[in-house]
Parts: sequence; C-alpha cells; structure tokens
Amino acid sequence: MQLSRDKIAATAIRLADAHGLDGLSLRKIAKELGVGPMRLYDYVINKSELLDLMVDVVYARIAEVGQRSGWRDTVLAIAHATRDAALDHEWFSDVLGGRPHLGPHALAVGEATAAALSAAPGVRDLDDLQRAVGALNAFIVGAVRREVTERRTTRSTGTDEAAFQASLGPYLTRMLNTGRYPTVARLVIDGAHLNAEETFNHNLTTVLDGITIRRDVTR
Amino acid sequence: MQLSRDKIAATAIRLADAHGLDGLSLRKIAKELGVGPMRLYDYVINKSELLDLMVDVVYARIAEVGQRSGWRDTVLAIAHATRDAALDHEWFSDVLGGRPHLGPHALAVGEATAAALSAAPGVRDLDDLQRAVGALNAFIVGAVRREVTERRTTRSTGTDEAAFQASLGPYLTRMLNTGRYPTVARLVIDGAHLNAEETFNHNLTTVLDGITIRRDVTR
DNA sequence: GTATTTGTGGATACAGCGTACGGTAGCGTC
DNA sequence: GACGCTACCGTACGCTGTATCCACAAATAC
Repeated sequence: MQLSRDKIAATAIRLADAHGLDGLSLRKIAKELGVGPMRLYDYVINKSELLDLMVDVVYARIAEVGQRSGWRDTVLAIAHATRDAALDHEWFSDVLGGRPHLGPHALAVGEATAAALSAAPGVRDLDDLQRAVGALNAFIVGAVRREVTERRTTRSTGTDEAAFQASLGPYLTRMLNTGRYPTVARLVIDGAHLNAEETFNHNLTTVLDGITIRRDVTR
Repeated sequence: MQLSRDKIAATAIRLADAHGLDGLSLRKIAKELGVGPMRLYDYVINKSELLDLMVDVVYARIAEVGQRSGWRDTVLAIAHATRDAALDHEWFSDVLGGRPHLGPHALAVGEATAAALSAAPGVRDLDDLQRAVGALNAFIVGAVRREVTERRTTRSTGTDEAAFQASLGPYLTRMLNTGRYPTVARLVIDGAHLNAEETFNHNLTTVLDGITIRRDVTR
C-alpha cells in the first residue's frame, strides 16, 4: 500500500482520537500503517509538521460549512463547526490557539470569519475588524478548550455525583468547605445542570453583542 | 540543602521560563537542585502534579491583585494580572484552559472573579453568573494564548518585516497571493501595527459590554 | 553495648520517545 | 558491464518518566 501525506494524517487523526495527543507517537502511526518508523520522514519533516497536517484536515471540515446568508449566521456556523470538530477530535482543542494555523483550510476558515465580521455593524475599519476577529477567536478557543477539559474530567471521574464526590470530592469539597470560596461553591453545587451547547450559544451571542455595540469611547 | 515542594516548583518554573515546557524534565530539575531524579518523587506524585504545583504558584501571583473598588475594576485587574503572568511565564499559556485549575490560589482567583461578576449589571441569577464567568474566562484564555503564540512566532522569525518575509514569507505570501484570502491578506499586511495591550483591553471591554447588556431574548 | 528495625538518598534499569545515520536493493544511463 | 541515483529499511543514540532495588545511617529494642 502506497503511503501519502493524507493517509498518514488520517491514521494519525484516528489514533489521536482514540488515545489522545500524548498517546500518539510516530512509531505507533508507522506500525498502524505497516511500515518502519523512519518511512514517515519521507513525507513529513518532523512530528510538528505532522501535527500541522492533522490540524488542517480538521479545519477542512470546518471550512465546509461555507457561507451563509448573513454575517451573523456565517459566524455562528463557523463557531459551531469549530466546537463540533473539537468535540469529535478532542486533541484539536489541545492545539487550539497554541500554534499559528497557516494551513490552506485554516486560512480559508480565517478568511470566512474575517469576511463575515467585516460586514457586522460596529466594525467600521480594519482596526475594528482586527480586534473583532481577535475577540471572537479568543472566545471560541477558550470556550472550546474549557468544554473539552470539563468533559475529560467528568469522563475520568464518572458522570454521576457520587463518583465525582469520590474522586475529586475529597480534595475539592474540603476546599469548598473552608468557606473561602463561597461563590465558587455555589457555582459548583448548583451550576452543573446547564446545557453545554446552550451555554456556548449564549456566550457566543454575548461576545457578538459586545462586538456590534457602537461605543462612543472606544478605549 | 533541604528539598521542599515549594523549592522544587520554584526551580521548575525558572527552568520552564527559560526553556519552555518541552525543555522541562524532571532530570534537569533534579540536576539543578543537586539531587538524583528520583528524589523529586518524595515530594511529588508525578510530573503532572508538579505542573499543577507550578500553575498554582502563578495563580498565587494573580490572586495578589485582590479586590478593587468596583466589580469592573476587579475583573479588569484580574484579567490583566493573568495576561501579565502569562507573558512572564509563557508556558503558563500552554496550560491555560487545558486542565482543571483546582489549586488553592486558582480557586481564590476564581472566587474573586465570580464574586465580582455577580455584582455586574445584567447578571441576575446563578445561571447568568455561570455563563458570565464562562464567557470571561474563555476570552481571557483564548486572548492570552493567542498573544503568546504570536509573540513566539515573531520571536522565532525575527521582528522586522524582512526577516518575517524570509521565514514564513515564502509559504504565507504565496498563499496570500493566490487571492483566495483577501481579507486575511489585508489584515496581515496592514494590521501588525496594533498595540497588544490595547487590543486586549479593548476586547476585554467588548466582552464585558456583552455581558452587562440586558437582553430581552436571552437565547 | 549490641542487634534489629526503619527510613532516606542513590544508582540502576526499563520501556518508550523523536530522529540521525548508514546500508542495500533496484533501476536508468553511459 | 559499470556507474550513479533514488527509494526503502533497520539500527542506534540520547532523551524522557518512572519502578525497583540497594546501601547506609539513624533510631529503637534488648
């Protein structure tokens, strides 16, 4: 079977989906492909480039959502596609924001985002656009990371409250019982019921609202 | 010289500051402390716990900003302290949002943030607070990561335009010259002049504005 | 004072990692 | 037939986190 960058990236993604980024090694990818580890270096400069490749494959999927009718719908679609991609490929969130995304599909997503935002009210010039893109991307990166991290811990601890109490509880409940973190305690105890997607949606709206507000004093 | 968790964490932080998280190893920390690598395991369960330790030391510094007069000043102070800390300890941004922050000082920062936000207009109940904290933290995490990543690439490529063109240019300019990314191209070419701190400030205001808006239809 | 237990620091070892390097087999060209 | 070139391959190096064993010193028991 003939190797190729695409095939290598595809199996790397499959392995990373299954065992996380830490569990991913060139040796395992090579073994999965039935070749020696060094064969991969004929197609890829080093592991970091392979990661870039994997990332851009994911961006390709995000870029598929294409253009919607209005700027807001487009932004919403891209944001949700990014979130969906990160939930399918949790390792993606580990890399989000941590390296420049310069692959062709990543650039396509960036272009679509920027083009949409440039049509938003409150985005008057290039500086506004620069900042709007920054704010939106920052939120998406942070929100997705947060959600994936949360999902991982609840998966490792178990979903029900009893298991949670048993694993993180001893330390965390002791901490919260000190009374030094009353607000956090209330959030932890009472706040678990919120739907993740709804929260993402709501906060995305929050950020977009902030962007589209015309402020008189801009700083 | 007597070892301690604090001393280990301190030297680990120093090494990580100097050589990044990838360049950090238990062996190097031990050598720096003049002991065998296995000694560290008397104070720390594994490398991951050491990382948690390091993270909480940084949060201690962030927590120092304490309470300001109004909720907004408090939030601004915490956000800026987080940014400052990440710029001083770039590895901190690699970890931001990627693992639960449950150390005492991290909880203190979370408490201060949540307490401040609970006094913000537009935050009416616990659900609002939960979402506001999420939105704010997401933005901070994303913005800080973005800034550190950007700083790293400009450092590795060189700051002036010529060096940039030489290192990333061949690929990136070729990409941008395809004409498929016109908006991104304009941003890259024209947008480098913005001050980072100002941008952070501006976007932070944007997010806070979004939070404090009272929306009639909340979803 | 001697014997025995206990704890503390060190050295060694293992499995796995990314990747540098040297060798070999096939093949087109003189 | 000889040669250089290219595509493949296995081996090897230095590094990682960490488990395990071992020596020695201090403390306790008789």
